[in-house]
Amino acid sequence: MATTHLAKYRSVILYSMSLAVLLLLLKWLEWRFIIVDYAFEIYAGFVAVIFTGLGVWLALKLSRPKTITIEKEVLVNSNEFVLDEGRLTKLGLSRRELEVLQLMARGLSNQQIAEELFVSLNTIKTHSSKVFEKLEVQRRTQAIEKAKRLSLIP
Amino acid sequence: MATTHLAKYRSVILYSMSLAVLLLLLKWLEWRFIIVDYAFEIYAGFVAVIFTGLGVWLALKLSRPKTITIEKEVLVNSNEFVLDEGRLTKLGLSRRELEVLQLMARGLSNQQIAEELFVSLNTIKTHSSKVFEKLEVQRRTQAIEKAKRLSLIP
DNA sequence: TTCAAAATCACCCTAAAGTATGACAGGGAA
DNA sequence: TTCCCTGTCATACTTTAGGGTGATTTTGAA
Repeated sequence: MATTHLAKYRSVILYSMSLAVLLLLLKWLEWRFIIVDYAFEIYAGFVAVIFTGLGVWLALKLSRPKTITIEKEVLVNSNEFVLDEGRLTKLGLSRRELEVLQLMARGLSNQQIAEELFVSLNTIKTHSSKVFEKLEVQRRTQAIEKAKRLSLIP
Repeated sequence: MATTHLAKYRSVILYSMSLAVLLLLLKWLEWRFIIVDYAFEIYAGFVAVIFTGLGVWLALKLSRPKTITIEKEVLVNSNEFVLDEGRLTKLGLSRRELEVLQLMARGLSNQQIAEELFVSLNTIKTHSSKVFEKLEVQRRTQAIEKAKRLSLIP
């Protein structure tokens, strides 16, 4: 960006100096009464050149920059767990089934889960079977792994 | 962007029409021998206006777009996992046992782990039993949970 | 109120997981 | 060389998990 600016300024300065030299040259020629007949055309040429430059300058100065948005991934440790409710309903997992899944992930056996939830072992078996069906897995370890991947459990 | 272009084109058209009208007007005036004395200045004005426009056009056409980069934060779970080797040796877990633990965490059954590692099912049972001993747990789900907590697996 | 989904429980059976014990080979350190 | 750890495998047994089926009760939405 800085180099670009410098280059632009250099161009402008060179441009101006060239014009100045040309102007002096013309003035000198005018003094010599040589090109008086062409004074009009030369003047017009000057005007053309100068105003072309003015136009360029105006355009560069006033044109709004064309913005390009670049999404840059910034790594952020987002450890806070947020349950993906959308996926939950999409899979058709009920509250109780999710509850069983969570306790599973904490390493509890079916018996322990049953005691934790004050229901029978058979009930937990039913729930876990449904969880496996809905998650399309065969084992509790797979269920845990998939549930973590799907943001159903932390 | 489209509207901007339309607006620009509209401006150009209006500009051109205005110039045309002005030109006709001047021609008419010239015909009337009124403004003959100012023909030079008017011509110069024309040139100035036209070449300003040319300059603007050139600049817009040829200038590279000024880009503005906008960094957008995208939350990424970048919890790059680093194995806690210290804890590993402290627990006395061998390489093979860790390997079995990792495959366990991916939801594989003992049979699948055995096939993955080209050893017998009994060998995996032995390994997993030792893992449970060293992690002081009773079940594989507990082992997975504890190993994750202890940064032994991702 | 009615009805479907959710939740509960039981029984039976198979598969998988886990425990206990013993054995053997290879590699590396004392 | 000896000895211990690791890795391997086997057998036998118990426990837990998982699948299938059927049944009853609760509950929430139409």
